[in-house]
Formats: sequence, C-alpha cells, structure tokens
Amino acid sequence: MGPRLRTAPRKQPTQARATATVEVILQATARLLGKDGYDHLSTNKVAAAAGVSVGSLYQYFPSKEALVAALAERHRERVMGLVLERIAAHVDSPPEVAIREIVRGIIEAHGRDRALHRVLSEQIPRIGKLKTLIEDIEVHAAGAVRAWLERRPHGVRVKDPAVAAFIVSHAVEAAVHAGVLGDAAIDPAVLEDEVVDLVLRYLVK
Amino acid sequence: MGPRLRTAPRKQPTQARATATVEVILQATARLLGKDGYDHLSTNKVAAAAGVSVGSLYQYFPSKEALVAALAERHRERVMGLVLERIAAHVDSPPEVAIREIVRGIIEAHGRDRALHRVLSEQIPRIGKLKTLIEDIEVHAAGAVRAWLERRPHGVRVKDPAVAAFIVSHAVEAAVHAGVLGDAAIDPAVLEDEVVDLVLRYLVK
DNA sequence: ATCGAATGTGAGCGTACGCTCGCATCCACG
DNA sequence: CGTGGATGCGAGCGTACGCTCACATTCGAT
Repeated sequence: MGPRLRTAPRKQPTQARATATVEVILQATARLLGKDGYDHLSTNKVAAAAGVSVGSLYQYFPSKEALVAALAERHRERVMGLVLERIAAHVDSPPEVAIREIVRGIIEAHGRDRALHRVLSEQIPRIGKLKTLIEDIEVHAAGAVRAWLERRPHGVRVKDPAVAAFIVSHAVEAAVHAGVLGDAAIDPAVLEDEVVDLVLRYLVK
Repeated sequence: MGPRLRTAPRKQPTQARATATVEVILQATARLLGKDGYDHLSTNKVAAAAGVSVGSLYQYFPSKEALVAALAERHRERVMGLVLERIAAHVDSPPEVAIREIVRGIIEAHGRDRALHRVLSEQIPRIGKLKTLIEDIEVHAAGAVRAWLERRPHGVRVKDPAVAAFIVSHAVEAAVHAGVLGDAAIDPAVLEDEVVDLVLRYLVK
C-alpha cells in the first residue's frame, strides 16, 4: 500500500462506522468539558476518553476549537429550532398567550441538556469563531421578537420595536438562564410566571 | 549568600518597586488578554510583555489563573463599589428616582473601562476561583435589590422579594451589558429609559 | 474473493508551557 | 557604608500538548 496524502484535514464521515466515531468523540468532549473545563481539555485526552486514537480525531476535527464548535453548533440548532418554532406557532395568538408560550419554550429549551448547555455557555465565550455563533443567536432572537412586535400593534405600547426587542430578548434570556441553570435554581413555574409578568408589563399593559 | 527558601509562592509587595512590578504585570495581562484571549495567554508571554522576568511574576502570582483573578477582583471592587454606593444613596428616594439612579449607576459602571470589562466578561473561564467571584457579584447584587424591596412596601407590588430581586438583577445586568458593550451598542440615554421602564413596570406600577 | 477507498491506530517529533532555583541587584536602616 | 532582607533575573528542567505519518483494519462494490 502506498503512502496517503492528507492535505484536507477535515473530512465528512460517510460510512456508519465513521459517524459513530464522530458521535463518541463529541460525547467525550462534552463529558470532559463539563468535568475539567475548556482549558484542561486536550485532543489527546478526548481521544483517550472516547476510546479512539488521536489520529481518528484529527481526521474529523482539525483542532480543539473545532471540536467544541461542532458541539456548540449542534446544540444551538436544537435549541433555536425549538424556540423559533414556538414563536412561529403563536404569531396570531393574543399577547398574553403568545408571551407565555414563548417564555415557556425558552425555559424548556434551557431544561434540555442542562449540563451541556451550562458548560457551553460557561466555556464558549472565549473562543473566536464561536463568538459569532452566539451573536447569531442573539440577533436571530431579537429579530424574531421585533418582527412579532411589528406585526401586532394591538395593545402593544412600544415606541421603538428594535430597542424593545433587544432589551426583552436579553433580559429574558438572562433571567431564564440564571433561573434554570444557576446554582440557586428557581421553580420553573414561578420563573415562568415572573418572566411573563416582566415582559407583559413592559410590552403590553 | 545562602540559598533561599520559597515555600510561600505569593508575596505581598512592600517596597514601591515591587508595587510597580505588580502593576506593570497586571497591565500587560490586560493587554495580552484583549489581544490573544485567555487561552493563548501564558506566564512567559506576560512577563516578556511586561518587561519583567518570569521569576518576578511568580513571586506575586502563583499561576495564570491567579493573574487574571487579581485583574478581575480589582475591577470588580471598582464596579461593585460604584453600584452599591448608588443603591445606598437612594434607600429613601421614591422608587422612580431610586430605580433610575441605580440603573444609571450600572450603565456608568459598564462604561468605565469598557475594554477591560468586555475582555473580562468574555475571556474569564467560569471555573474554579473565577466562577465563585462572578457568583459573588450576582449574589451581592440580588441581595442588595432584595433588601431594597423589603424596606419599601410602598407601592411595590411584589409577591416574593427574593425572586423579584433575582429576576430583576439578572435582567438588568444582561440588558445593560449587551446595550453598552455589545457590537450593536444602544444610545445610553435610550437604554436608561427603557431599562428603567422595564423595572418600574415590573416592580411598582 | 478481490481490491481500492475509507477509516482507525499509536508511537513519537517538535514545541511551548509552567515553574524552579541559584544568583545578582537594590533598598532600608543602623 | 555595611548588612540583610526584599526584589529581580533568566537559563533550563520536566511535562504535556498539538499534530503527523506510516501502517493496519474494515467496508462496499464488483
């Protein structure tokens, strides 16, 4: 067998075997990330923990950063999907209902994969490429809220929809995030009521 | 001269010279942190950038984490001092005034040392010592708001002061942080009006 | 059954890092 | 001005890391 040329470091898995490898690598990444943090993560450790050789890892992920990026991207798709879906489902609901449902959706989204979500939000901000990923989420979210505000002037008392959307999306995200993931977690039902109240009073009443 | 015993790695500078060394080290840390990020920071690089030897650095900071912790702690004292002062100054002001002044204080606090504040919040790994430092801020802030709420039932329509304080403190911090430090910064005056409105409607009206 | 491509392996090279230690230099104080 | 503690220095040791490469194994198609 002749020598192999490996000019393209990142491949897409095509066989089932490879997909499984990628999967087990990502799971090990999540585990180690939660246990030791991003700093103490290393490609060698991940490979060992995944029961895979470093070489295999490097076939799919060119760097430690890429490893975490893939994990984050995947999680983002799930969470954002859930929330945007919820928003779309309530474009025509009355504000009280829509806001409650959307807030509930956000709380649920934070509830899924709590450990992973926590780790990612704690460890991610420091990574270059991932920063744009987060900004993407924020911009998307604010955009959706803004569109929602502009579609329904009925009872909505907002001056500048862009600003209000900005404020609300950041405020809600932070409150829910801290309430669900924080050390002093709040009962989800109470959290929901309070956040809905916060938003409703600001936007509508 | 006999050998030196260095059992205690961290010293307090007593002479003026040493204080200057510590200062220049911290400044270099801030500079490199902003340029390269926490991951690519190293004690050797910091020492070189500070025009100081590694040995000197290790006399005062036992690790890279301690370096950043000192920087963060110092910044925290300034910011928290400003905000708590503002809260204390308005324990007896009417809610409309108190809330506005406090919010303005928080906005101002974020405005001072924008670059440093930004870098710290983005680059600090929320693990180990640094994590507790951040939680400290959150708990302190929520505690102050809670105390304020409990002192003044006049017109305050809040059920559970602890929960309300939690929600408000996180919501305000996030909105202000994003508004002041974010890429799409908002005019501080507008930001102030909107955040005050958000809080006032939730807590009082 | 055969064969080329896809996938998996792991020893190991080069490098950068964390940190120490023996020593030089400086400063405060008698 | 002499002395001892405080401060500053920087070569260099041990280590862990990132990543490669030559090779083994498995898969899928024929």
